[in-house]
Amino acid sequence: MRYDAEHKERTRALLLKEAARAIRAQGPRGVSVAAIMGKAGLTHGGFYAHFKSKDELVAEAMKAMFADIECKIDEYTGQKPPGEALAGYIGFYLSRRHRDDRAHGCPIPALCAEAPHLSGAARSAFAAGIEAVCARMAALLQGIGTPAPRQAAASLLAEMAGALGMARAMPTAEQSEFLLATSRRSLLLRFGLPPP
Amino acid sequence: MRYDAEHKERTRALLLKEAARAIRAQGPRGVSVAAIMGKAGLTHGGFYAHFKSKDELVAEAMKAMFADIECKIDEYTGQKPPGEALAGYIGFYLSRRHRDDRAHGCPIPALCAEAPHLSGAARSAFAAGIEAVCARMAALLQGIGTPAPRQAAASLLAEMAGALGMARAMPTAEQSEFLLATSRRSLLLRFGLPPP
DNA sequence: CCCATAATATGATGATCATCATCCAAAGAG
DNA sequence: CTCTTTGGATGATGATCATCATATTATGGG
Repeated sequence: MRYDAEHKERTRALLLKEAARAIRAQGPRGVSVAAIMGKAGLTHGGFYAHFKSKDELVAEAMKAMFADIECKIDEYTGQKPPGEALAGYIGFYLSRRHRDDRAHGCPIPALCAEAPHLSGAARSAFAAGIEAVCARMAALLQGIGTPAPRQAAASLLAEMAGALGMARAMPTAEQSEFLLATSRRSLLLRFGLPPP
Repeated sequence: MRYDAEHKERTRALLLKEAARAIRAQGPRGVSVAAIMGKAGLTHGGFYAHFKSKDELVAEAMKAMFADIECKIDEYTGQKPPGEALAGYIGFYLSRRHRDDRAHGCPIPALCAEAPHLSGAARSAFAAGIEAVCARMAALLQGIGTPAPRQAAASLLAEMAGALGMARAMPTAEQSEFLLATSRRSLLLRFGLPPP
């Protein structure tokens, strides 16, 4: 079946999108090559026409998900003044919506624990992604005059990722919501931002 | 082979210990029943004389690792005044030693992301463990007069777990150490504790 | 000294998985 | 209108895994 010129490219992009979703939702070890192909409407055999191995797919998907998230952060914080942007992003990050949507959310809490078991390329992409997100936070913090913005950004990201991860692990809505609300409040206060 | 009366019990305890180690180090999905049995010096078949299923093992191991960690926290913070105890524990939690020893460290950063994929019993044990650790932090915070100690404990634990998880994901020693040092400093400052 | 018992070992079963060799069909080149 | 190219399908292979039925064997009770 010879398709038009960009068909293969489109298929590859679709596979990456599905992989990025599935990997965040179920972890790299919870996702099979066949499952990804199935989600894209294809059968498992064709996979190796697009990727050398599952490891390569995971590494590429890692890049894709961070590219997507970085883009979303920029959109989200784009035109607003830095204080408002930061407060808004913290509010989103620690929201029920973000908690309940692992598949499209920040890869950091979703995949942090898997990092040591990833292939070299995937692990590098993950670390680079953390740095990139951290840099964006640092820029916003610098914009509101926080001293040592790089350090503050690391601390902020650590609490956000930790709180979201734990909130996702809690079985009852109250426990989960408590963790989200607590860190939301704590962070806004800590950085002198207006509570919503 | 008929052994003395407590032999089976001892074997079960050994299996749990090995499972608790391996699960923290490689995640529940990275560990096979046969591997655990092998570490205990047995072969895979006998497993089901001790546990109904792998899920049961994981759930029991989850309880065991939190019991162990809670005990360690109590030992660690036992006789000291609360300020010193808290500062010491933060220092340990965000140390290279803790970072490099997933197998015996806090289960929260090691297993948070796996929680949604765990069986009901294991997930409950995990959540209960988080609550227990959080309660100990709250008690120490209350001891140094922190207002809203429960909230403060949640925020503290979120940043510790998040920072440790990210530090474990960083490929270079500098990046990793930066995250540890930054959160260590930030937390000590935040709670009015003396820097080391 | 023997035998019943209980703790492991052996080996099988069926499932899932990554990977790959081979085949098929349709679209574009001539 | 034919032929070649190529994206994708089919099906196989070998590995790993959880689970379980059955065999083995050392020991303590008799």
